[in-house]
Amino acid sequence: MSELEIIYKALYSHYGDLHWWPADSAFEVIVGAILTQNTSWINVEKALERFERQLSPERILNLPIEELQEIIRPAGFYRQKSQYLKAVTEWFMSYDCDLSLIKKCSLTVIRSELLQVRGVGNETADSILLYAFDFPAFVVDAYTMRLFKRFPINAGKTYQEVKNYCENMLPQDVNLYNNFHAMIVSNGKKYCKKQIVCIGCPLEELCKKISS
DNA sequence: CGCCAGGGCCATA
DNA sequence: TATGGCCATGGC
Repeated sequence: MSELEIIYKALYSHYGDLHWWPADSAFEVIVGAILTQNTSWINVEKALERFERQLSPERILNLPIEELQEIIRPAGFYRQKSQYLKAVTEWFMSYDCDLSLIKKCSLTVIRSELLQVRGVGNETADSILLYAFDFPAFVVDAYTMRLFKRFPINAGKTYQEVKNYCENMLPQDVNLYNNFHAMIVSNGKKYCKKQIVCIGCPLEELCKKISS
C-alpha cells in the first residue's frame, strides 16, 4: 500500500465521506471555486448569501460590474474576482450551461479550456473539473503541499508534479479524489498548521511513525 | 497590532 | 523556471 493510501485510510477512518463540494449546483461550485481563491470559506459563504438565492449564469453576466463587486465584496479581491466570474460564466455559457454536454468532452479538453479563462489557474480548474463536472482530476492546494512537506512525501515541487504523482499513485476514482481533497482541507484547517505532529490530529500516530 | 485564508496574474531576471 | 508584488475582506 502506498503512503498516499495509508494517509487516505487514516483520514477516512476519522472523517468518512464528506460529500464535497458544499454547494447546491454545479454553477455554484464554479462561483465558489473563484471566490475561495486565497480566501477563507467563511467569507465566501457571506458573499454567496448576498446573491439572495439568485445565483445564475444569466444574472452574473447581466449584473453591472459595480453591483457584482458589491455582492461579492466579503470574499475579498472583489475587483478581480468580479471579472473572473464573468469570464468563467461566459465559458460555461459557451456550452449552453449544459452539464451533459461538458461531460461528453474529454477531461483534457475541458481542462485546457478552463486554464485559458482569466482567473482560472491549476487549482481552480481542477476543483471545477472534479466537483462541478465529476471528472477524475486530483486537486492540489496549499494544504496538500503542506501535508506532503510535513511527512515528508516527495511528490514534487510544482503543481503539475504533485498532481501527476497523486494521480499515478492512486486509482483514478472520482469519489476517491473528491473525498481525499475534502479531508485534506478539513483536516488542514484544524491541524498541522505549524507543527509536524499535532495532538489530536487523525494523522498524529502516522506522523510519529514516519518521523521516527 | 500582525498574520493568514481551499490562488492567480503579471513583471522581472 | 522561479521569485516577488499585488489584490482585499474578516477572523483571531
